[in-house]
Amino acid sequence: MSTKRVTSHDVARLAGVSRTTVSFVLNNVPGMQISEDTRRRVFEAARQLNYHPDATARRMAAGQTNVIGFVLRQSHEQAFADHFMPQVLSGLSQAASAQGFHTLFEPIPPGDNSGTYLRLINERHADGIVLSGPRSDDEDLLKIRAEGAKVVLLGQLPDSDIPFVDVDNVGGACMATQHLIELGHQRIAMITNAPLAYTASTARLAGYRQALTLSGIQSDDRLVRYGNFTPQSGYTAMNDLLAQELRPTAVFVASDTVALGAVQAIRQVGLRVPEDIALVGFDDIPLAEFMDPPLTTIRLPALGLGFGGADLLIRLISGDEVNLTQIILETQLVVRDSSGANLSIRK
Amino acid sequence: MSTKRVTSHDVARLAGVSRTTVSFVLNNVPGMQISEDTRRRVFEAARQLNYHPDATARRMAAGQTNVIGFVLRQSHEQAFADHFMPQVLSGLSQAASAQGFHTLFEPIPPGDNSGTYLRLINERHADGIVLSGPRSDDEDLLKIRAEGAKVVLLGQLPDSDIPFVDVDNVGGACMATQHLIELGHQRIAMITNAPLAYTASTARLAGYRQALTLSGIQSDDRLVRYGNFTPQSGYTAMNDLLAQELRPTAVFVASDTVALGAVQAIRQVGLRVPEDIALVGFDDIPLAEFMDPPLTTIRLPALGLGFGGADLLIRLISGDEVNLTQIILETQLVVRDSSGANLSIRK
DNA sequence: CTGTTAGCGCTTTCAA
DNA sequence: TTGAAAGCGCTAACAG
Repeated sequence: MSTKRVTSHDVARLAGVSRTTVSFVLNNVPGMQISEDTRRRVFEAARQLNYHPDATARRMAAGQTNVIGFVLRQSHEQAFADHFMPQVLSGLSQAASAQGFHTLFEPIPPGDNSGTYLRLINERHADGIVLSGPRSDDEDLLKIRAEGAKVVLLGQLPDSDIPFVDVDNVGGACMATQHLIELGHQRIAMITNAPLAYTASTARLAGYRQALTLSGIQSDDRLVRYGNFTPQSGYTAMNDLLAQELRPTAVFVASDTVALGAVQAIRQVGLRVPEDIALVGFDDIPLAEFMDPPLTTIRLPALGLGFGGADLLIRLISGDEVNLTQIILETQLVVRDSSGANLSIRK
Repeated sequence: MSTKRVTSHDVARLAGVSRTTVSFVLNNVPGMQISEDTRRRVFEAARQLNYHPDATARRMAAGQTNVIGFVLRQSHEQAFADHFMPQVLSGLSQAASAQGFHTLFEPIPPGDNSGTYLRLINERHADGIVLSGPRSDDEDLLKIRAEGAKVVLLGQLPDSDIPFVDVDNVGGACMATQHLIELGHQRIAMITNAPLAYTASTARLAGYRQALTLSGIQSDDRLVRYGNFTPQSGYTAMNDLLAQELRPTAVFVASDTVALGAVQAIRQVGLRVPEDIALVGFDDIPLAEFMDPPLTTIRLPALGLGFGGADLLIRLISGDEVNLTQIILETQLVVRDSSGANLSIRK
């Protein structure tokens, strides 16, 4: 602070070599035959002066920032509603730092279409971005792609060749529904996690229908309701379902958070989970395990999503030949009590 | 991508001025009298060429990165266990971007003492850091401070003059306990959020005792148990308390997550919340509202914590005269059903 | 009011 | 095996 910054020049002088040599030694540049003695002197001088190369200058010279941007296009509340995003972020930065990259965290205020994240690329703050919550009406995304920027999406955009990493929503929903079918249920309702404008929502609904079809069960739209991220929406939707003349014996709720409200609604009319109505959730939020009853649900590879996104992006940046740029990660069924699986065993 | 990068030189040429003028115009440097005509020509040229100043070069020349680092010293699981950190991060990046700063997200793998975050400063990746989860045995922290780096802590370090922003844990715990006292309870137990090695834990315990003392209630260590972040720990602790010869009539659990387990334990022995045992939590996690019963708890200014941290740091970086560098933010009592407040009214 | 010029600290080609 | 020198793109002190 008080003293001037130590530069490679200082190190060179102390070691009695040129700055070039310092750079070669400290960066361990391959193909350079430098005498053991020189090498040692350089290291010693650097240590002695407490020298640290200036990242900015290095970027300047290298023409690369070694930074990836993580752009959150969703509202923050929504993004972090389900404990999912922190894990994604964790995986992302893990993968990044493993490859010597840093992570710039860039949430976009909802409704901000002023191209905030374009600047990340245009002004070269980062070498590329991982974009969470892509929307098909995002003009910035098209623009940025057209300019050849490196972008990886977390989640899919229909009919697009943009590289992405996503979770297998269809497969997960199918697995959840099949689990209920295997337990003997025929009249299975579904509550979505969100309105169908969200692709994840559509995909989960598709998985539910797929499972029914595979088992020869007629899917019935009167058994489908739409959630909206919150427990309240689950409560409302479930009440609606319970008012049906022919009540479902099981329900697949495509979000644990929404399921929370659904369970409440079921209880309130004096029915029990899973004895009267079996329930499977989706997401495996940390609290799913501690709900009453503990929730059978679908676990998503959140860490893997972030890790995969960063990894893919960095390979794109590095110019590696990447053969697979659209990746879908498998989900996992976690059986607890709410589906009644343990109940059947007990009998 | 394909074509070479557009530089201020190109803009200057097209506008028929020098690079200096371009810089002055585009940065709107005060005190420069530039003709309206020139100004317009520069803007036009920049627009036409789709010019964007290179952040790296700019940093190089300015000697400042306009980046703050957010360093997470806790384990990720722990950091994000309670929905708190995402909000902090949100507030942080809001404050940062409002002042033209970007946020570098830097989680430290637990047990990593290799000075990973020292490099953030030493190599000038950032102008300063906000450090979450500081520990008194953190040598890197002392070192970095000694070198004059700008650091703001989220949370306190006893007997230190390092700038920090923290939540009023003592006040919050006191408020929670007083709420129970006001409802007529005398025999009030407490379960901490974590072992006492954590300063937040100690502070909350202190607040609990303070409230008792203020009301002339003898505090009794047999009524204090230690949680450990998880519902399980709350379950165990509560069971332990229930086994006492003289059962408490109320319990203050210094973490909503831990409270979840406590409620379970109470239910399991056939008692009701709040009729038999009143309960107040801490943190106001999003699910607190949807627990059964909805949890009375203490809300923390998570967004404000992050915002305040970034704001303070940036003022420190800018060299502003900052008179108050140790900030404590107020908490808020959120009354729901678990404390029995609404119950009393009903009667 | 505008242009010249000298850095910022590093990498890397080319020559010695 | 090592060194000299040319950038990277921008800012800002100083001249004009």
